[in-house]
Amino acid sequence: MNGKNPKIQDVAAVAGVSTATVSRALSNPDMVSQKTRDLVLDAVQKTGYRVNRAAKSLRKRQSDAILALLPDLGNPFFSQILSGIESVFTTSDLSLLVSDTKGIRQDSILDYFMDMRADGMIILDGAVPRALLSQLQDSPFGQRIVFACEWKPEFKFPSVRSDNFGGAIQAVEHLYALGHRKIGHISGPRNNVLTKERLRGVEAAMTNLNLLFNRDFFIDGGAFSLDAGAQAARSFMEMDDRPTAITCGSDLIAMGFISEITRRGLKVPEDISVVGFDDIEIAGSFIPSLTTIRQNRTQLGVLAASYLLDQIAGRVHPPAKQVQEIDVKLIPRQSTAQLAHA
Amino acid sequence: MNGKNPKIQDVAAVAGVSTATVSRALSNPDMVSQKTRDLVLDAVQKTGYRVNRAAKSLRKRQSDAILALLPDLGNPFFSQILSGIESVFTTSDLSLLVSDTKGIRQDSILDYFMDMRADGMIILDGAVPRALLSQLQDSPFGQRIVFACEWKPEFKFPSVRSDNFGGAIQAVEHLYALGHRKIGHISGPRNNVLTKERLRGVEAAMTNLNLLFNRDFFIDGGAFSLDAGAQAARSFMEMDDRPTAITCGSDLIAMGFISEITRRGLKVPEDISVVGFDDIEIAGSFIPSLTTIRQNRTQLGVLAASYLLDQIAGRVHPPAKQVQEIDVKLIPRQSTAQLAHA
DNA sequence: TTGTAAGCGTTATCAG
DNA sequence: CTGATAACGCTTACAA
Repeated sequence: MNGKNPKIQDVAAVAGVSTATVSRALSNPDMVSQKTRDLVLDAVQKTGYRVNRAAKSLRKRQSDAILALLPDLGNPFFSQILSGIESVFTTSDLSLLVSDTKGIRQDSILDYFMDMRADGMIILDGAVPRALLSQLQDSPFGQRIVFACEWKPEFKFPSVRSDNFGGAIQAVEHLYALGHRKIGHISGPRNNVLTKERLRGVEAAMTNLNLLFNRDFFIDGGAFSLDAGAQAARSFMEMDDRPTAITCGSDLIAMGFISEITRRGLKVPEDISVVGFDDIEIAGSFIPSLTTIRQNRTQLGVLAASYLLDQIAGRVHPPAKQVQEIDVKLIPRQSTAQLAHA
Repeated sequence: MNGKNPKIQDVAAVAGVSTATVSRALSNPDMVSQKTRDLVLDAVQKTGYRVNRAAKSLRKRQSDAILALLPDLGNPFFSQILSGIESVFTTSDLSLLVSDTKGIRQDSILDYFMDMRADGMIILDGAVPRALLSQLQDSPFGQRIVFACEWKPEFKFPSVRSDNFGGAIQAVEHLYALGHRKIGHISGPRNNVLTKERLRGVEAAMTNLNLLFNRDFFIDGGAFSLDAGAQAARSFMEMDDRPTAITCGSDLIAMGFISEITRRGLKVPEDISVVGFDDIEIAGSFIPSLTTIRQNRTQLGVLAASYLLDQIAGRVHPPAKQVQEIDVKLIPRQSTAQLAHA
């Protein structure tokens, strides 16, 4: 406590053992005798010693830090995933670094590995450029990457994701059960895997149920945002023939949509039933409360983090488990209702 | 590219200079001649060299990483603040570590400094225990901490915050201008500085406007959450004499409140006007859209990060600037309306 | 089970 | 302006 941080030498001196022994007592307790261990732990207590991470990293050639790479840190959707990730890392004494792909030079992502800042990476952005991913995949760091939430079909990185396809099917079947036959969809960002999977699910369900397919009922939202929903609402209002129910690529789309058509005089669910996707926190308190597909985002984070830890530790998963899909479930609320017989 | 990361030695060899010169060329370009600099940069390019952060940290005794300490990573409220913080650090080549005070052992916060993981800290949690803060304040790391959003009145750490007091005043004055005289408030977590400041603002405004003070109109929400708002709504419904307008400690409280009273048959703003606080993204799309006090959360993050960087670099701010208060502004929307003359 | 000593890849000091 | 060299604080062969 004399101004400078105590180092391992100080502990060794106090305990009356060598620095090697202190190191062992702390990292591999069962390599030293009970007596020595107590001696060292006591000295650590007395001196207030903490292992210097930089020195440890340099020597062990590992940083004990993981990077979570988001498309946009400002997007609240990811906070619960991050929370899940962090809960795992904290218990493993790993630090969590975060960055987003906005603002960052794309090629600097590889630097996190090159300069030893991170031992691994959880990528939550499906829009990372192919070139960079090829580079990563071919590098020695290829085994230290896990995708979460989104993923890249053309690469073989392991990934943890929700059952987007199944969720979309549940949404359509729910509407079908309520008597709806004219069902539409507002999709998210173009070229986004989630958008594609959810769209595919909607189409599969409709085909299965022998519903007729009206291309006009499929609106390209272009994003997962409130604005996208509001924009879609405007297109919707101009349709001559409208669907009686609509599934959305996200809760934000659904809310933006409901908000805008309500402003224009339609009522949900009386005039149209709406299903969201995600079950963000506000969904249950929205007016009307939003029927939606719940994805367990915390679990998503937890699984991704655990998976990455396994990869790094060399505990390889069988190829069959390279893709982990988390079940989703429909939460029925007020935004969907039995189709009124006209 | 032969499997191992190139080190400074390799660059030196290629450039035909000493490692010291390479180091200088990269960190202090003007300490070397133009010619040498080009030589080195070229060699860096050729080898794909990146400075090893662990080695650099060990030698320089600084980590080039900052910790953002949140009360709860899963709370979407903080995502924009984080985004603001990150934007600053990225341009300064600093890494952003995140952690929350849930899950983490409180005393392990100091460890981030002790073990050289972080050079500084932005604390977004006003509930960090006094004991730990005293310890931090008295340590050599006391100058490397900035509070953002929340703060600790009894400590002298610099802080960046919204004008919570002023925001509450604006809310009350807005309602007053609409003709409301019976105004209530639903407060956030007990003992929270934001709760206190906002409450203080409401009271100050009401005093100023000579409004009568009905203690029953002040509901203790106990949290900033949707649930708190819903709970408050239940108390509200049981009042004999009700306020005609209510200000809330947060948007979530407001939405939870509106959602619940709507479910019970009241209408907003016809039966009661409601003002939120924060202007979270959904506020404008809520039904009714929420009149609220907008705080610029991105700016909050940016200022806090910049301030911390100044502190660390030894660019001390005058005491007068130890507390930076960011202006907030009322965004009028549909949840407030002219008081109907009964 | 423990100690000795080398080395992880930088930067900073000191000479030249 | 540049080079040689000594740290920075830890882990891990290798020896004992």
